[in-house]
Amino acid sequence: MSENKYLSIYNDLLSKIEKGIFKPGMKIPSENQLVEQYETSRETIRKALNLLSEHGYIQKIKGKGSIVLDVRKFDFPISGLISFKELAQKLGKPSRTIVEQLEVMKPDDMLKKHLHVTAREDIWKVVRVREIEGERIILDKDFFNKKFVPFLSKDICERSIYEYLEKELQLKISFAKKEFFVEECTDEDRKYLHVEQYTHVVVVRNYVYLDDASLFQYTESRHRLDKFRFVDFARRIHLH
Amino acid sequence: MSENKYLSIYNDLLSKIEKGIFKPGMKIPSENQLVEQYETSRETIRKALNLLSEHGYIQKIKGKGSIVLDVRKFDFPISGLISFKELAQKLGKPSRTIVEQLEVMKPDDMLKKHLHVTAREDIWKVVRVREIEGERIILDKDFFNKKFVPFLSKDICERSIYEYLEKELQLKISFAKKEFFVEECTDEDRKYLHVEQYTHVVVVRNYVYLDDASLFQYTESRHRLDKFRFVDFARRIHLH
DNA sequence: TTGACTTACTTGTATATACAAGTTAAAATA
DNA sequence: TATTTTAACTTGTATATACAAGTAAGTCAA
Repeated sequence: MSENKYLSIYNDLLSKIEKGIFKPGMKIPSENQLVEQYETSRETIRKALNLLSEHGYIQKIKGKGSIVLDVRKFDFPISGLISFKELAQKLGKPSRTIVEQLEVMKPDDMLKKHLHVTAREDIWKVVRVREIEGERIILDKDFFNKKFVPFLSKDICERSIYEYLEKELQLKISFAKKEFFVEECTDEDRKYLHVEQYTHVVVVRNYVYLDDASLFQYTESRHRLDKFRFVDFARRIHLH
Repeated sequence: MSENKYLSIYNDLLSKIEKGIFKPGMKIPSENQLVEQYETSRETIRKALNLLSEHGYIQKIKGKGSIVLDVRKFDFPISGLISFKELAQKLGKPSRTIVEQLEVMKPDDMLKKHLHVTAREDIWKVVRVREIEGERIILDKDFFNKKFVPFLSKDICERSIYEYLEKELQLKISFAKKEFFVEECTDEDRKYLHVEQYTHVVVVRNYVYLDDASLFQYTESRHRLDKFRFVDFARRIHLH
């Protein structure tokens, strides 16, 4: 599947963890054993194992080996740069995307600040509602620099913009900064979402960057309070 | 400072970024130039650069070089495993910790589930309020397995438990899983915090693990809605 | 039996080399 | 002049080797 050796080994080990062939608490084969299994060098194995460790799938213990963790077992959404479609597929709940707005606009002051664009540049504005199990839970307001995304359609926005961007436009989405905070409901929230009795929403500001570090997307994702959940995995950095 | 070559190079480059010697948008020296500067091998330089990249400080671009990002510039708290003392020092706001409870207890059902302990084991319960700029903003309820932390005092809890655990007890805190969600205020919240008019709090469940993957701490951190903020940096995983 | 030592394993770090592949600018060519 | 080619850079991947350091279990001696 992968052209990279270490990435395909990462994938293979990951699928063995997810399928339960390697169970939480269990030791996976030692680096030298994996070298023989995959017929490669130890450094290549170590690259794959370090990726698994970074992502919270295993813990490497010096002198002992690597054991499978269970922190990734039941928890979604876990930290990462992932599209709603990918998330919905993992969650397995019936969900639907409703495109409420799709237009090209000039940036206002808010957008000039968040998307780092000038007044003359064109911006795609996409407003979508995510319906989960029949309830309108999330309001996604996406803004794309038209320089990077010349064309968009309602159909693309309903299916998956990321799939289109990566597969059709060959954009290399690389990293994102996310800011989480809580804000009072706006009229727009009440218009598009089932906010129920709640007075606040959880807001996730998403700044998404391409391979060459250019900012191409700003997203404001507004979640109904009671349905919001986020999981983060973090490693402590020791500098001694 | 560090015994590790690649970690000390990571530190050195990081401090140059934080001091503004390397500014956002700027290229840092190429790997080969750094090899000469630090008199080391390219693989060692690459380990340092890959760490900086993971943590959101630089973007490596094939064929071009590494450029400094600004996503880490103004934002705290950013994702990571960091103590309140470390956080408060970075934020620079006047803050104070008030120890409200400190006792040894037997686990109830909630704790047996969250801390993976049996009914017979002893648990440290520490309830602390974090006062920021004079307001009681955060309620931290920490639970430590007494097996790992035989002794605690009010003084330690006021200063920094982590500093005590790492420096005195030599515990190797390794990784954590954090769950974020929103919950209705409890009587306890209203007792200890200035919740004002808010009906909900942001809850952060923290599961903290040692080097050998043993769960030693469970923390419930309850934040006043309007003061909560969290920043996450994520890289997209491409598997092709 | 107890404790110290040895041995064989584990992962961690540092180095060297080779080649692939993307970028850029100078040089050669039409 | 305009275009193509080349050369010199950049980072990415894969391999090999050496040694350090932590773990665990068996061996040997007191």
